[in-house]
Amino acid sequence: MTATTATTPRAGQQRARILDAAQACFVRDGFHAASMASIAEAAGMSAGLIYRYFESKNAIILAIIERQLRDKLDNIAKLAEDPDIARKFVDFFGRLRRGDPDVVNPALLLEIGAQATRDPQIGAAMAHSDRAAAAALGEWLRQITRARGLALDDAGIRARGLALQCLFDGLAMRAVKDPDLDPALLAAALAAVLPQLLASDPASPHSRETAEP
Amino acid sequence: MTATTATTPRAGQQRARILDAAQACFVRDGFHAASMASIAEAAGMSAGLIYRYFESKNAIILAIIERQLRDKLDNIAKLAEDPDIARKFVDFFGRLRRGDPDVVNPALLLEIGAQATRDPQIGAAMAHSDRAAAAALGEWLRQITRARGLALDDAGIRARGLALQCLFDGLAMRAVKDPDLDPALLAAALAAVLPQLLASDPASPHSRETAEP
Amino acid sequence: MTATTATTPRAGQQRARILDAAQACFVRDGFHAASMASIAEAAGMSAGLIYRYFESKNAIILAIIERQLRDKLDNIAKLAEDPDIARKFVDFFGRLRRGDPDVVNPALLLEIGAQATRDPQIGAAMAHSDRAAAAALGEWLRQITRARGLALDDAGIRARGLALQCLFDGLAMRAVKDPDLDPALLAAALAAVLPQLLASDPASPHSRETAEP
Amino acid sequence: MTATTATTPRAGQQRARILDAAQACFVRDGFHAASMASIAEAAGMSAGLIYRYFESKNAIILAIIERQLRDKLDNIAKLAEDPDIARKFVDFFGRLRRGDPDVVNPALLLEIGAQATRDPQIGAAMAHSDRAAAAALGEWLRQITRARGLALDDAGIRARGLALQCLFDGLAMRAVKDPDLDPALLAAALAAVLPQLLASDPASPHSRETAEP
DNA sequence: TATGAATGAGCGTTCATTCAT
DNA sequence: CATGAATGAACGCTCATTCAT
Repeated sequence: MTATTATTPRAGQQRARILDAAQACFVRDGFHAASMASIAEAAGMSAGLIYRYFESKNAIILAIIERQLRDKLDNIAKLAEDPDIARKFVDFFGRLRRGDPDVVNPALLLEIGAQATRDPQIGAAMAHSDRAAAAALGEWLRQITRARGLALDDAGIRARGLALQCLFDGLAMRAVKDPDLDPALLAAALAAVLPQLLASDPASPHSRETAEP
Repeated sequence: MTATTATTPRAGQQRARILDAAQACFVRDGFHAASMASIAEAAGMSAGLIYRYFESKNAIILAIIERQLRDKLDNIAKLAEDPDIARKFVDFFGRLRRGDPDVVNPALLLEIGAQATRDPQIGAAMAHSDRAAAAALGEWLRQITRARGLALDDAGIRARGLALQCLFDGLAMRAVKDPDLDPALLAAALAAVLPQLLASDPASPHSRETAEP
Repeated sequence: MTATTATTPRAGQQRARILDAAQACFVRDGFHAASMASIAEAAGMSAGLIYRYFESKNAIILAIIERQLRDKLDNIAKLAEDPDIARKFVDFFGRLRRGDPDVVNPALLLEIGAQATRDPQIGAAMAHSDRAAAAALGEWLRQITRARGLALDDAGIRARGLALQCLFDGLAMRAVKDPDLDPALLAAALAAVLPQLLASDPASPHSRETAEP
Repeated sequence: MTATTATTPRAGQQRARILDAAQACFVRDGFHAASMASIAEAAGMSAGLIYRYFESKNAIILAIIERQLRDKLDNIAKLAEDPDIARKFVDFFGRLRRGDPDVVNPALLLEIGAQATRDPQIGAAMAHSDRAAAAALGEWLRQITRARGLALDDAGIRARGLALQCLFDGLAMRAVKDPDLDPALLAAALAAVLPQLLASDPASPHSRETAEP
């Protein structure tokens, strides 16, 4: 009880140390297969000590999940300040390949998604994060499309936001399936979808093709 | 040893029964949390008997993974026969919500992706499946774009294929995050991306926007 | 679940084996200090196997408690068939000193009493056993006193039953405090209380002494 | 080493504080289940500090046990000054039900008895306390029976003393089994045994009944 | 072929105890 | 004198796997 609410600087540092170690273990082994002993070893402390700072292994998993979802939301928020999202994704792949620990880990994101279908608490956290992401993306889309002289109603914004979210999440899976993806190819792929999504008129002739099989 | 290579009809049936049971357990509990006992119970047999047909739990996981990847590949192959992929995805969501057991399970797909980063064997299987999917998609893209009067070089095909794969995988994550997604909204989102991807000229003015921030 | 309800002969034997081993460990170490490993060793099996027959250590403790309380109740029931309860108690001490495993263990009885104040389930089991014992003792008292020409109302029966129960329970504590108690001394002590309790008129002059300090 | 022998006033107060806290925890949780952390919290100090005043948790248990046995002995000594022991017991039940912390706790007494069969040190302490109690009771019995004109030899004194001890200890178990016992019923039960024990001639006709089944 | 009893290693967790501060 | 961070050895329990029947 006091464990999770301790707020001394020391406690905060220890909690951070544990979370960093846990994240490394979770990335390497998965939530379930990572043992408290391995986390303790990675954190350079005894297993028992972890319980002074976290109630249970599950609490650590949840903290990691919340941190990852928060980081992901931050990334989306930062898109608003920099409209060149294609370059953002290319950069993301580069940092991931270099093993940058601060990057949101795609394997973890996938596992979180899988767990969200089983653990209601995780599911709620993910749903909440997702709604926030959708709102942020929608607001950004409204601004950028208006700036480009495109008038979209709410439904149009939601549809394009959804498409963008699918694209983003799909890139996480891509990072897992092919971490050495050629940056130029990725850039080309993004160039093939993003422009229309951000600017073209959905009422143009092309857009009706799928509706006329 | 010979267990996994037994080829009598009986053995094949048993293996299928076990795999069906295992898949249900894996979807419900995850690879790690599903116990051999629960799989045996779901398969209506004793735990010991499973070892006559599979060397280990890991072998079952691998078989399930291969089956899921094969099913996914089949789905992609079927796209070639029916160009209305948007409707395919809407249908997919509908079947998923109705609990159709034959549909490729998104939660499993995510977990497979996560495991692929840890287990080289799974990683290889996934990479192989992914390359095959890319090839199939590429061939289909080449045909459909040519039919629409669009001449794309190899790089263009690869780029659009990659974009499509991201979109497909992103829909799996979407199914997990929001299984009750409004079909109309999904259709609109797909209508906003697919047409250009399948027909528009990548050299059009719009497509160069992201390259000129 | 099925563990506690398995009813094959084999399962019954195993359960009995575990209970016997557990009882020996509980007598030697106490409920809490006895480890599952020690019980397993005493039962000649692995610790994990115990869980096929009992849901938890607590379930074993409860089973032992219920068995002890049942045995104790049986002992009281047998008193009714043999009015020489003094000799019964002397015999009890003799068997206890000889280490007879079938005798209700006094140390265990004391620990059960202590636990009954903490665990509601144990408390309920003990209260139930105690009420049954009081009823049996009361019925026996009614018969024996009537046979001796003593007419006692309900209150009188209850009072003497209560006194008897205190005496019995006190003998358990005595067995713990002084297991080598001289049988002759015990017999004399019982001879000093039992006769009046079972036959004398409570309205006799002597009986009012404590009421007139 | 010197920890347990420190004799400054401060040290004495601290030790008392720890013992009071420990007793409350032991009553609530039992010797084994009470943790040093909970004792420290109840005592309003850190867990580490306790080790300045007691060598180990076991030393605390032993101190508590000795204190309880000493208190119990005091109670018996006080009987000598007030012959109305029946009222004493009724009072005891009343105080127990009101949660008076100064009363010897019956649950603790039972647990001490159980531990006495396992730990030789506790067994010795209990045996010593028991012998002292028997001696005090014997002396008191000698006086009270003589005052009532009853000449008892040593064997007679010992026998009645033993009977009394059983009765007392049985009341501890009674307090545990039925803490809400009706005071009137208890008084009646005591009235049914005590008078004969304290005054009647053991050679009277009734006393030979159990010897002639 | 099929069972399910049995094992043993490992899991998450607790806690008496120590010690640097 | 006093703290509470830290340890390490247990603990109760689970489960993939084996094997006699």
